[in-house]
Parts: sequence; C-alpha cells; structure tokens
Amino acid sequence: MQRPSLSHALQQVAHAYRGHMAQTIREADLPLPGTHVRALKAVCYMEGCTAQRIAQRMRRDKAQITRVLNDLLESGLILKACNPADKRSQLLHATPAGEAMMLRIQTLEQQTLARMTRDLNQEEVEHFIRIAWHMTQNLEGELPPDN
Amino acid sequence: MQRPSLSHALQQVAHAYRGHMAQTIREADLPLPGTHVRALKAVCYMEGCTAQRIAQRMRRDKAQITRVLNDLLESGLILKACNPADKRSQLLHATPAGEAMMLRIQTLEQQTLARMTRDLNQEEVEHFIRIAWHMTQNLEGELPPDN
DNA sequence: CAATATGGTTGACACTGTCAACGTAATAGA
DNA sequence: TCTATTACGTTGACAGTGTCAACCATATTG
Repeated sequence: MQRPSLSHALQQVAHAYRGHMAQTIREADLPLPGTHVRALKAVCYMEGCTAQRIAQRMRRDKAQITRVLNDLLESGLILKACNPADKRSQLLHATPAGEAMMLRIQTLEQQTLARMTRDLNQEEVEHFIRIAWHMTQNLEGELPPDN
Repeated sequence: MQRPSLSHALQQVAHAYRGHMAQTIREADLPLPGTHVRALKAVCYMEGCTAQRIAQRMRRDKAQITRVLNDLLESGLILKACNPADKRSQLLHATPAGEAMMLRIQTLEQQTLARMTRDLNQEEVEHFIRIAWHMTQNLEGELPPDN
C-alpha cells in the first residue's frame, strides 16, 4: 500500500487515461463517450466489421455493443448493411461523418498519448504494452488445467 | 490498431484485472464491489484515515466515497469516530469484521496478481509499475505552464 | 427435418463516476 | 471580533460502464 502496488498503479493509470481523454473530447465539443469512441474505431479500422467481432475485440458484452452501435447509428456516424454471408448479422461501415469524427478523435488521442509518454522512450512504451498484453493473457485463459 | 496500441493494451489489462478480481470475489461469496474493496483497504492501511483522504488517494469524487463508506458502515466493516482535530470530519477505522474481510480479500488479490504476473520477473513488474505511475503523473499535472 | 448454436436485440439491474447544492465547521482577513 | 472564504461530508441527480437472462431469427449439424 505504501509503495504503489501493481493493482493501484494499474487502476490509477487507466483512470487517468480515461479521464484525460473524456475531458479532451468534452473540451473539443465531440460528445462521444469512451466506449463509443472505441466502437467507432473498430468500425473504421476492422475489415468486415460486425457487432460480434467488436464485442470479441473489446471483450465486452454484446448487449452493450448493440446499444453503443445504435447510438452511433442515430448520430449518423455509422451504417448497417446486410451481410450477404449471414442474414443474422450486419456489416458495419462508417459514414463520412463517422470518418471525420474518427480523424478528429485520433488527433486528440495522439495528443493524450504523447503527453502520457512525454518523457518515456519508445522502448519503454513498447515494454509497457508488451507486459500489459502479457498480463491480460495470463488472466484470460479460463481454467487452471488441473482442477 | 492492428498491433495492440498503448490505449488498447491499457484498457484491456485494466478490464481483465477488474473482471478477474470481481469474479474471484464473487466466487468466494464476499459480496463487495471493487470500489468498496479499495476504500476498505484505505481504511485499514492509512493512518488517520478520513473520507477526504481516501478520495484524494483514489482520485475519486468525494460523493462516491461517502456512499461507499456508508455501505461499508452498514455492512459493519468500518466505524466512524469523531475527529477531535476537525469536527467536520470523521476518522475511519475497520472493525474486526472489516479486518477479517480485508485479510480474505488480500489473499484473493495476491492470487490474482500472482496469476497475472506468473511468467514475469520482479524487475519487469516493477518496471511496469514505474511506467504506469509515470504516465499517471504525466496526465495529472493540469495546465501546460504557458497557456 | 429436428436439435443446437450463433448474431443481434431488449429488459433489467449493478457498478462507476461526476456535478451541483447544501449544512456545518474551520480559517483568514479586515 | 465579525465576516468572507474555504474545506469536509452529505444528498440528489444523472451519465456512463458492464453483465445476465430471455428472446427472435438465421445457420449449422446430425
């Protein structure tokens, strides 16, 4: 507790990032919550993007994704199109407005990331990412193999 | 996007940690949400602990802390005592039940942390913590000094 | 064809986080 | 001292995040 523990450090940095991004976006008058931003990012950059694939990528409940996508739809940032390969699902695409929004948000995110890593070198950042990824994997494999 | 970005890695690992801790605590029948755990930890380990100091440490709104503390109070895990040095505030202490709860949760957290870092060495973990802390600081200093 | 599995939707709910307003107590300045 | 300001905690209101269960329609499998 006295020295910052792993759990504390993790929660603090994630909270700081969320908060800073939220404030930056608010100040830029782009009224889009963080989850919406991440979903829009997925729509813009994933090939053959469907709700299911977004849910897998973000590891979130598909119900949440449905609602977020509906918001983005109502805001005119994305479109749903029939998926010829599977009539249950819809392919998602960004509208021009969505692409524009994405570009603006990308800029803001770059600023936040730049500030966050301003006195860190590339190697340190990559090391951080690698370890974060590693920890994520360690927590996700569900079953201890011998129980 | 294709390679895990810093923001993605950060969100994923924080989410994985939260989720794993939540599930572990649920499975152990300790019905205490994450924020409550962190607040209880603060009460147990901070000297002269007040609501305000918890809010500062966790960087959360004091309103949220008030409600969490009231839950802990109703659950009989903590007590409020008059602060002779300032009649507006109350000193917080854990009850024996609170201490016991803390110990059980500490064990669960240690398990989660051990699993999360199972194939990382001490140096890597400390490096991660140091960078996380650094990033947090970078985002928190409010104003660029020349605006 | 029947059974099952999957993509998406909806309802309900718990948890997280913040803002504004308030009462009370401390504190600083005139 | 009296007043203005600031600080601690509470409350109400609300937005955002996250999950679970039930459901419909379509795919897939046997």
